[in-house]
Amino acid sequence: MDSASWINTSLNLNINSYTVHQQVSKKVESKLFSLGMSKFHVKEESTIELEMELKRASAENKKLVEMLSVVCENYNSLKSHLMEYMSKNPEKLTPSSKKRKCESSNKSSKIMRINNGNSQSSYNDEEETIRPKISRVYVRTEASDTSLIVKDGYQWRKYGQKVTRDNPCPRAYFKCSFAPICLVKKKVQRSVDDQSVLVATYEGEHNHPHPS
DNA sequence: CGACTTTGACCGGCGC
DNA sequence: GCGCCGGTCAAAGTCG
Ligand SMILES: [Zn+2]
Repeated sequence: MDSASWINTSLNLNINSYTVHQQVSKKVESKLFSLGMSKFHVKEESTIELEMELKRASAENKKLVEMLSVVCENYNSLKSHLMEYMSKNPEKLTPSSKKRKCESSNKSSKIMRINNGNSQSSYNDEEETIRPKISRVYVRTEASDTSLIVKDGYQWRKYGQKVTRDNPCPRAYFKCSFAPICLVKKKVQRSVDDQSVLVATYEGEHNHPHPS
């Protein structure tokens, strides 16, 4: 019933945070496991309903993941264009908002900034503290592309690669080649549940123009 | 020769 | 204290 509102809520959830998808799916998975254990003892009608629900949820999840990756691609290309444009126009072009908060960078990267997974305004004050501006970017690549490389226009020097606990794919560590003038770092790793999606985590902001 | 990658060593934080 | 785990270093190798 009223599947539209259901779709809307899940959409909002996923747009708020990509990691919600993983957590929710894991929770649903574990719950279905626990329910599945008891299904042989109780009724089988409810299990069929649950399976259908799971099927629907899985299809919805997949669809949302694809939509999200499309949105991320659009965002990435748009951001690249914006960076290029800003590097060609070295003016700071801060219109009038000299007040703190709502600065220019916030507007350009609000969508994909997922650093603090806070749901529903944990604390009234938007803690714009000394956190080093971590942002995540999701890039869809070919499955045959085995090298963890995200072409974002900047030049990087790889300084490490590790296998992590809950992901068979290794994680690559990069520093900006302008180091130590520029201290930006990034980590690249394939997504756990969709290996055609690379997850790049950026830390810091470049203090030099876009070398493209 | 210089810049970059590879890859095991090393280190610090955290939980037991 | 010990071991696990994520992150970094740096020596050796590779490429142009
Ligand atoms: Zn940089």
